[in-house]
Amino acid sequence: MDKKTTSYPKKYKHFDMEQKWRDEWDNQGIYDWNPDVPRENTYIVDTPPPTVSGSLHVGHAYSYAQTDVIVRYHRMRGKNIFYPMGWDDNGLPTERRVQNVFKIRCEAHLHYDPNWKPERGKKKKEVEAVSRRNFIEACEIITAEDEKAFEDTWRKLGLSVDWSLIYTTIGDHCRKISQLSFLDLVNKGMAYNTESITMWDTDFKTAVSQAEVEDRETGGAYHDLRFGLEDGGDFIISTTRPEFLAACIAVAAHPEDDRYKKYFGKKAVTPLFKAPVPIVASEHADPEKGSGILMVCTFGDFADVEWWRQSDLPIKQVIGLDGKILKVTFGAGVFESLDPQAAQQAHDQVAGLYLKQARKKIVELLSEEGSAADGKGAAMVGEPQQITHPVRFYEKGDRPLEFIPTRQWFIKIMEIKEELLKQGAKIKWHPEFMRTRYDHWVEGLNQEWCVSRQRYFGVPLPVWYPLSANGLPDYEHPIFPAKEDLPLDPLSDAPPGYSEEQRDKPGGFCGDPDVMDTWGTSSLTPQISSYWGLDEERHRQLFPADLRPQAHDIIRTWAFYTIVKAWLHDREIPWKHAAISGFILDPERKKMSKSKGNVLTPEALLNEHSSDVFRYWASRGRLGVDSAFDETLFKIGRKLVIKIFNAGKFVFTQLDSAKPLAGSFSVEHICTECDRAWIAILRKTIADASRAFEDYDYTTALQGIEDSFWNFCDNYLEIVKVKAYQGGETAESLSALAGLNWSFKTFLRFFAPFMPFITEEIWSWRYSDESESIHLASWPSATEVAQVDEPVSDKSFDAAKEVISRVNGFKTTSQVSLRTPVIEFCVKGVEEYINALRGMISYVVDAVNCEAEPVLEVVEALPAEEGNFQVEIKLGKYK
RNA sequence: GGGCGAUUAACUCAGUGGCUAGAGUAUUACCUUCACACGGUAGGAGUCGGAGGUUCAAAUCCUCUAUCGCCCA
Repeated sequence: MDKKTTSYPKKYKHFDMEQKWRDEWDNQGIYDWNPDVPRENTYIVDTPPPTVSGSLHVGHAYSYAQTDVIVRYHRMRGKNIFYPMGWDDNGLPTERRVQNVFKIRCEAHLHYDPNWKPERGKKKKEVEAVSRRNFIEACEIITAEDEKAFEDTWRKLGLSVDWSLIYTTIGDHCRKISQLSFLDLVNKGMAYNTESITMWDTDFKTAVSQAEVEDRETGGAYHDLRFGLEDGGDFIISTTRPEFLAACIAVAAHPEDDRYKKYFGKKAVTPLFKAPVPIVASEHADPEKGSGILMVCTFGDFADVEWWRQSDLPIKQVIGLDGKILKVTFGAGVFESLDPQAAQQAHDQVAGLYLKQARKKIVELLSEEGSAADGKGAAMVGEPQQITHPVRFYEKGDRPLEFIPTRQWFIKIMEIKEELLKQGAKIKWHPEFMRTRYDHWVEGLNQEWCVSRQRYFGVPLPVWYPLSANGLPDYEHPIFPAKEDLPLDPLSDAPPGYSEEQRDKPGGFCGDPDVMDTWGTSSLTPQISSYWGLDEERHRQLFPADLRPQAHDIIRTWAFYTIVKAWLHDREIPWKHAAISGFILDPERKKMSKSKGNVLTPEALLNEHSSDVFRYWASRGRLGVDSAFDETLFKIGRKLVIKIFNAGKFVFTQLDSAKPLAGSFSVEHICTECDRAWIAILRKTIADASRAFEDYDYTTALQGIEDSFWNFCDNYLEIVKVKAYQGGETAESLSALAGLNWSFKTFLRFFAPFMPFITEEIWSWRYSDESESIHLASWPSATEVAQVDEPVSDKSFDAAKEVISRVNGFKTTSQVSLRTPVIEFCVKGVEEYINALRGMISYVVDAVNCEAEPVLEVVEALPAEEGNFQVEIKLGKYK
């Protein structure tokens, strides 16, 4: 590293200086994890792998900077740091981006074309269908580019990660761990496949899980439909989904509802399709809502699913996986009708339509004369009543989710809710109240974890199914690979005991075409780093981790699933601490989002303000607190960095010019009341900042350090300046220089986790002999000044400050320069304060440029408005 | 509708039972002092969202209420 220097740059310029240290740290490998250090001396971070699709958000950089501050503190506390980085590149965000960039779409049945290359800049109309393998290759091209850009940003930010510990969630290692995890859960009886009603996105054509669902207020309308009774008469049902009429399997009213009690046990007849359906009593029916009687369908909403599960009624499936109405035959199977011909004629007009169009058409048909159940008049009563109501969407989707029976793989979580709550309680959450969000999510779970997705760019489920003699898969007897064969793709690898020729042949096998939920991999980030299942010794050394940093919006996903996996695999918590960062909101306190166009990216801020200043800004944000983006904080950070730079130059210049001990100052030289008083203040700063850091409260630590540093610059430095100028020739002067030296070295180390570049730069000017990098130096400790005595009075430093401030105030209101000499100086106060001032008075005399002999006078009491001292001075003339 | 959090100076925020509620920014006046004008010194500025209550004592604890944000249904 740089040799020590005694010539200092005039101005602080961040750009070249920061780049120099980035390169230097890389070359020296100072952030490398040492596998030989035992667990108790190692600090392990389960770093969030950012989703590499597009660009980073300022909130990412904010939160990662906060993590790095915590990590750097622990490194300086002597911990061996395990701080990896990962890229979450598998999953839908990448697929979408690839589709847009290359204008391609994946069709799994196509054959791989080894000569195909993706092209950019194609027009929207030129969308090309490609094979799954070609599609994945295109994904890999994009993610490689994004990952490079992300890494550059992280390096610019100064994250002290060990870049040799990098992983990608689609990479071989992660696929292997994810597939191993899946097999382990199968072995433990916690993963199973079944045909089940699943939430389904008709655009992406995939199942989704509870964690990926969000409710959106959506416009809709109540349609009042006249239903018939088998033995004559009718009643009105209000429904928001008339397009499900053909799927109606029952109508239900509340058991206590007097309007409908008389109908229970009888049969209703649906309009248009003339299907007889039972009228049943159900607690689910809300008498206050609509007409109080509702239709139960296959499946209009979650209540329908619940209701159907508790009944023995049939499924009348009318929606296909693509969101279009299926063709069905009335008068056959479950699709009973009193008038099959009319029903068929009606349904044929909506079959093949998307749900939205189908609704329009059905409403038209229901408005026609003769559509009522009894054939007399129209079924539709009045006009639709417009409403808005919450509708379930896939968080990345644009159309409402449907409940469709499909075969999926599930992980059992409903039966371990109690255990998951207990695990959550073992983890220390920062801030504490974030655990409540986790608890509520666990308590509110209502489905098993559907882990299979009908997508392409993900980790394949390592499963095959035997095919019967007539070519049907036997889902009850899936075939699993041996652990040694992982990772694998069942669509290109053959199962044990079969050959590739038997693929998709009767009596042969077929591969499961699905991939895992992206959380299937992300839930394993601690195990990915610890090589769970592959290297038991390493796993024991690196699991559980110390820290999980993440934002609060993914407590229900990432944190939750990680806790699930750690419990199911190891009966362990995945990490000891969860640090939950807040969001950066725009200046109007609105969440930043692409659709609002108020998203900031970190690159421009880093370039404009420097990485140190950006990190200062991030460090001012407390965990768990959302904060409005405020540019003035950058200004404060910049001011602080420049102050450190200038204070460093000043202190070092004094040390350099000191005789006869130039360059070697020891805390043993600290012997005056003034310096002891100051050291006492720093001892308290060390204790407070360390305590705050131990509690993951880096913001409070920074605040205390910063306040103390400005106190150092504005007061200690000013007070001892004149003694320092004496070049160490007196004991007082030597004490002052030793005090300055240790104090400043302490502040550099204090600031190092927050502002690693400027502190490293200044450290290199003088202290590189002690530690080649400040980031490997030890965190300040009071034991370093154990031999410095306590001051005689704990009030002396503040007493001096107060008297100097009085004199300065007098000079300011007199509108004269602060250098104006004081020619008469008398300070009055009660005994305790005057005594506190005695040891400081020669410093005070220097600081206020007093040319007279000071007079200290003990009095019984002071007027209340005077504070601790009454100061009487006379000013001379400033030349 | 439920949960969690926030509401303190013009702005951004500290302050979880105890001196006269703090800081920075902005603002005002002054000082071109040999580290720093990207500076220094001093000052002005708040009935702590509102209403009740507990207490010798409330920004802080309790109840109700308003507004905002996030999460969930």
